[in-house]
Amino acid sequence: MARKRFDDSSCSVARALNEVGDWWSLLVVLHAMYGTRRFVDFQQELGIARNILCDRLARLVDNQVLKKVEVGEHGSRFEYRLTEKGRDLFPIVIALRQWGDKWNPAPDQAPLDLRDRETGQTIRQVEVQDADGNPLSVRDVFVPEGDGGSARKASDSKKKTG
Amino acid sequence: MARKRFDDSSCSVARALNEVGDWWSLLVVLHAMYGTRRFVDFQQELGIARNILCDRLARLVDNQVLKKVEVGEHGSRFEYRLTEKGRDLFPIVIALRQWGDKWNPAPDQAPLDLRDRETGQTIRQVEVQDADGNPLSVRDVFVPEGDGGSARKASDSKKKTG
DNA sequence: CTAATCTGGTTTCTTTAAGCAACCTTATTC
DNA sequence: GAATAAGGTTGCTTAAAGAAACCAGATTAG
Repeated sequence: MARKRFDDSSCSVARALNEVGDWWSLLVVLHAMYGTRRFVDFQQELGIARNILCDRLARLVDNQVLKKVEVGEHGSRFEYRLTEKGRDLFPIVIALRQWGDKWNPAPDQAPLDLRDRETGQTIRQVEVQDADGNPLSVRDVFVPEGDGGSARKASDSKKKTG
Repeated sequence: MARKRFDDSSCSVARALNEVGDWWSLLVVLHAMYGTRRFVDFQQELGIARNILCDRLARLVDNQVLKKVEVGEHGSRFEYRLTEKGRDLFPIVIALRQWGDKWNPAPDQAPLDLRDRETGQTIRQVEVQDADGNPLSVRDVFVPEGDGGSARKASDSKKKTG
């Protein structure tokens, strides 16, 4: 596809997408969160081509989203485990799942019911919140002037070409 | 790239990624949240190829993430605006941004400081929360048995091949 | 000890999509 | 009525995704 590289982009979303923004990476991370750790298991569960899986796993390891550990049992067995950086993708994956469930529900499938292990209660919708925990929409936020980056004002100030 | 289609996937993350999981779509949505609405503005801000931008915009409109409105000024001018479904990607975009800022900070750029328009206070980290608003990690959640889909148990139960 | 098998890949080939640049159409401005 | 702008479309090139075959080290079966 002749992808554009975002490594040096001043936008942290672009940099994030550079690491996990392709079709497979987030699905690999998702399955890793579900407990998958082995090459063959990823391959079978995802139905991904082996060479692509190789590439994605290597890249995720490079980017320290996963770590590759030699599982001592015998010798040449490996496991891919989430790092803290990888586990930190949890809200993103869950937010994506909730969005998918809300806007593209599968007719035959109940939306994922993820529950708190302690209380057994269903988790909340992932949302952007103010300091007090109240939900914020895109209209409710702004970027203070002098913000050092690619962001202009949120939901405001279309860069008029003139 | 011969991408695999996920439309019919039983996984809602896969279905979500099918709509906004490519390199550009989420960046288009991000810029739309920043206020960009015009073809040329997207093109210049993103540095995306025009044909790809066309394709992405059309797809996002098809998927009802954006709507294309004829802006009456003169006649053949259009604006691409977020729908509710599109605005609903806000937590995902913000979570991605926070993740990028945390794990791949730009040396010369301060992390995005997004603030509540009312109070002026910085927003929270986007997180998965239990019913009471307490943060949950991937280890703190589970999927009740009988969940109707692709999910096995979160952070548990590696499908032993046997 | 050799053959079959499992795991974790690598290689080759084909298909498809991304990137680039040129072009095109409708309107507007000069 | 020429130049410019918006919003595309077309064609070509390049690079990545997919499929499938092959491969090497370790394990188990006989």
